[in-house]
Amino acid sequence: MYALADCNNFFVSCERALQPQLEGKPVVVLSNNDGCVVARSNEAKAMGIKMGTPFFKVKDLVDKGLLTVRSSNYTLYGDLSSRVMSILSGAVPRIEVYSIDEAFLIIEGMDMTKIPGLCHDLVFKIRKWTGIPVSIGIAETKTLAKLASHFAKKYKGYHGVCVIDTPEKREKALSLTPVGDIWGVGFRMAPKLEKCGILTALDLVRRPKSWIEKTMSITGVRTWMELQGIDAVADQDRERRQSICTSRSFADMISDEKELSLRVSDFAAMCASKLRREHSAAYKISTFAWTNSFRQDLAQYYPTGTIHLPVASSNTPEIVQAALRALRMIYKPGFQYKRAGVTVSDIIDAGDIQAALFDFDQNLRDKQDAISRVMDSVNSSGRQLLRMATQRPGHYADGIRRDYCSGLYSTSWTDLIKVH
DNA sequence: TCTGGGGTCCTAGGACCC
DNA sequence: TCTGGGGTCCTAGGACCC
Repeated sequence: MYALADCNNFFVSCERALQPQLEGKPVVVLSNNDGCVVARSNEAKAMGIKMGTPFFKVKDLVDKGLLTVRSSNYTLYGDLSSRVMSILSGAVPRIEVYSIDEAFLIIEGMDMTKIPGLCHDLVFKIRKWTGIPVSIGIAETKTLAKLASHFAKKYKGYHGVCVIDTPEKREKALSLTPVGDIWGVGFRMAPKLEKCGILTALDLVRRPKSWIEKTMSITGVRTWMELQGIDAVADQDRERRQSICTSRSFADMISDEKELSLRVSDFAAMCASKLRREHSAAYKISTFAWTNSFRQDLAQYYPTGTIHLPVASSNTPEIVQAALRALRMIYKPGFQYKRAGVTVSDIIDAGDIQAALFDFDQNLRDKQDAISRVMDSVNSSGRQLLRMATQRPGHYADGIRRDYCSGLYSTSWTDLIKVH
């Protein structure tokens, strides 16, 4: 059995945790640059505001006082997330953090009769200690636990905890779940299935395996098995991530290679610093620069350039240099770039770095590693006091619009500097 | 005017090998 | 003009998740 703990409307709940006057009101939280809606309170959902709606489409509701809006404050959300996760960790042998607001509780070996009670306690405790409302779904597989958590959220009578533990309950739950709401069935597959007469999860389960495999491939078969109570989704919890990406959309479009280089240097430096924080190193450095896909009147171009390092690295000078080389490979003048980023992959543990046979730069690399360590200690306050000359002056987050940011209640003075 | 950011996995097809 | 068969590995792109 698995239990999935899922925070309700997480970003909105974080804002409310420290601004209780927002309780019961329609609230939305916006993405970076105040671009679009990424979290909605139940009241905002009831008003028909959809996930991903561009902010300008709901701005008049804000101006009329019908909707409250907040810029996203990831430092706050990360902080509250780790508090929630630590409470969950304390209650069961192991948890698998799935996202900033969700974790699977691995409860095998525990007394099953005590699990629902334990989960009710957790819901109460997390609400009381952090202010965050949580729903928990319990079932035989991860996909069914997801389903159960939806019910826990949707129906007040469950008081935040829903258990699917008999074939009858499972069939009932499947019959009440639209096929598009299944974990693993996305916005492309759902209409395809509906056209074949598959409207609910129960319809899907009743199709033969061969049909599922032909139509939805191996991932579909896994979902199909999971819905029947057979474990098929692999543990996603691994030692280290396989890739790390830092990217941003720009407030304005950028054509100039110099200006683009400044941003790409920032992204690369962030990736290098994330790698070091996780004691990792990467072989592959990719830079991408995209034009604005919403502007069909402009020429479009979505290139990625990749550099392979002979020796895995996590040092800022080397990774910035590689990212800039990758940018030079792909950059073409005459395009208006709206978004760019750097991805590092082929990641290994920093302790497992192997020298390359024809590598004559080891001395240089040692020096760059030393420089990076100095950068980390000087920059640990959160301010980018030491940076490469190819990076932008000022703070990394400069130029990101956050017109509706709430106070920095839970975080230190250094975060204040970061934002202001 | 204004449309996020960070991940995972799978598959098809190309490059390359003998 | 005619042009095998069987592998592996890598990459780009698509689908999915939050």
